[in-house]
Amino acid sequence: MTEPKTPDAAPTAGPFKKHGRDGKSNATIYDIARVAGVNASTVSRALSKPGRVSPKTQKLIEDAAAELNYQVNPFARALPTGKTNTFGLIVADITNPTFFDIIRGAEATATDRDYTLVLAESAESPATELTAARRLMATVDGLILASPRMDDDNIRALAQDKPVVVINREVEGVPCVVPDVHKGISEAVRSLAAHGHQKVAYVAGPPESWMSEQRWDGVQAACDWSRLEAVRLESTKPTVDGGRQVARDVRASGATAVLTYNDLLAIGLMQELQAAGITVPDQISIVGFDDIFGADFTTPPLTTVRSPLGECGAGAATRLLDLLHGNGEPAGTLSVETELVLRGSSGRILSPL
Amino acid sequence: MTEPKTPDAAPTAGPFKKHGRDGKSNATIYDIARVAGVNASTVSRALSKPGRVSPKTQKLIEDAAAELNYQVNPFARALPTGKTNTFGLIVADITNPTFFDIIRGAEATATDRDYTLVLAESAESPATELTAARRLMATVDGLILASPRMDDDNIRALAQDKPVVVINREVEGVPCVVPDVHKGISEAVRSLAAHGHQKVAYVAGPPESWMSEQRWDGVQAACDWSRLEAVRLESTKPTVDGGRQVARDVRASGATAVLTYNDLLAIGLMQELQAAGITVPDQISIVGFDDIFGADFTTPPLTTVRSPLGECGAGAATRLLDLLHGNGEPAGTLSVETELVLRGSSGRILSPL
DNA sequence: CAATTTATGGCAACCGGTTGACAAAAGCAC
DNA sequence: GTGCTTTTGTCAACCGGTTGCCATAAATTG
Repeated sequence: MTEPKTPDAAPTAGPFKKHGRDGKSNATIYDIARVAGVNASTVSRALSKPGRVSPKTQKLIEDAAAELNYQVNPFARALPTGKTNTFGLIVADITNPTFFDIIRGAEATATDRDYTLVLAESAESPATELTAARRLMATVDGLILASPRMDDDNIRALAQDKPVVVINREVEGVPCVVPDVHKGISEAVRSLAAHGHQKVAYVAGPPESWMSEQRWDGVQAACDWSRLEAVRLESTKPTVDGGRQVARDVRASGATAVLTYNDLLAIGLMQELQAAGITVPDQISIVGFDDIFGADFTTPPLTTVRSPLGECGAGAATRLLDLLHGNGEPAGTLSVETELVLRGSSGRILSPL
Repeated sequence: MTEPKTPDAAPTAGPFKKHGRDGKSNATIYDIARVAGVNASTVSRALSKPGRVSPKTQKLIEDAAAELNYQVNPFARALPTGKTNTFGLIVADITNPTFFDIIRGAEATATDRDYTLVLAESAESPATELTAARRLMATVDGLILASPRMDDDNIRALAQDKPVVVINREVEGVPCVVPDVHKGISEAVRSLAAHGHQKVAYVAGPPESWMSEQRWDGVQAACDWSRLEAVRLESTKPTVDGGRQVARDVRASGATAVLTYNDLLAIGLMQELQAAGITVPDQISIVGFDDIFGADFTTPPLTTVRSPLGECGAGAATRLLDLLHGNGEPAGTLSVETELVLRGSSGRILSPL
């Protein structure tokens, strides 16, 4: 007999039963093939290539699959194809509310199109970001970089490997999704001009931030157009704390209205000014950027130039998926509109400083 | 000549060069084996099982790997082992700031221990949550459920398949990480009592929320102890908007202090009361839960019972990873401490309603 | 009805690792 | 040098799908 000599042939299950792996271990296409009386490759075809098998075998197989409660093993599928139905999103800081809506937009689009989102954070470090990107690259079909901190060449290098879409920055040769600051800033500055302001300060963000420069350019252009004076102030970091710290420069600048690189700076600035007894907007107007979560919690609620961040996330995901499916431009920038959200922190000067 | 007759014999690359697949396609253990002059399985062992091969072959292989810039193919590894070095995190609502710190805590722990975090959202729907969980289960080694909405049995069923850790809820037989509300609530209620309040309202969260009941229980117990009267009010949804809507019930209740299920409700409630001309905290005290991002943006800044959410996320991830590596209790609850964060929205009643 | 095209299913190789079984080599005592 | 144990590397089977190629059955055509 060819019976192999296995002494205690019994299923040597350990004393503790671990997870899974028991009887109800997942069904494979081979199980389906057996039940349906066809070859495994036919099952594979029935389940992926529509129309490749006859309707009646199709049904046979589908029934068997349903009965066995079959679901594909993503790894087995990924191994030969290289496709994982997954894409990565890297953000600089998960706790920065700017990214919340981006994440949500991307996540919604992913789920909607049957992809899974993998999230990573760079902790604001270019090196960490690159490491995370490389790591993710191995397991995803494509990558979205939101406000990346690494330099253009690294981004292009990644993009050569797999599709990459960048949010909040323009990189030559790589598809990007960027809010067009022009409209929102124009509205903001015109509103300030209409309320009689004559000197406007811009509090800049981090020097590496491409977007900060965009905004400064926009502010200058809009002030020019409205014949206002624009001055630029620097911040130490783009957070609430950074906003507090820049308050004295703001007061010293003589400006009656301030636009800040982002809402966090605006909120910190407002807190510090109010703590010093200054009334917003009666003595100074403050306008932020992004319209993040919580921008309307303040008193007065913050006037801000909204970037449609959810749209950015969704747009980037859509572009990425189009790219993955062979549609869509290989590069070029998708522009989304910004708009002024007029709340209570800006208005007419009633009692000058 | 055997030269095939290809008119424009050039490497028929399209006008655009596609991603990857070029020369630098990834090295495999077989390439390493060839370079190092050993068998592929030896390479595999050298790279995973430490000590299984001799130091000198080890070095040979490592050098070859470094030279070829090798990195494992996660799918090829996952196929036979079933291990992916990945775990999933499902949250009810990505835009709810309560989850931000949880996500961050879990992400940090994951990265730290060389795992990748996969994020999914349930949009507050038990059905979506279950679908997402099932989907993730196929590709991850374990799962963290933050404030799950599905019922206990479903959670236990999932936990039978792979390790699952639950945050913000206690499920019998499944490891959980839960903030212990007792200390924080006691502090809050004692503070209110000390300021002369006698009737306290609790604005509850969603009926499915286990945590909302915990908090209500805690409030009742603490009020009992301090001999205050406690009344319960219901909210429509646990958001800023829900907080606005419950304002009239709060006024009608006759309570001079309110604790809300979460900070969002507290913020909405405060906004609505202030809009009605009521002064906080002079006419009514408000205390939230969680200490989310933005809780201190309000005027007055919100007093709240802080849950260490980052710690919850990190703790859950740690437990999960321990479980995956065979350490740690299979079940039981890990409790983390809550504390009162006293800010401006609570205090003594100066001008009763 | 034979000839030919087309639709359909099967075979087997492959993706890139892991792992149990085993044999060759090395170490060691006597 | 012989016999025995321990290291170390190789062989080959496997994980669960995908896919090119081929044979056969069915459909179409003359």
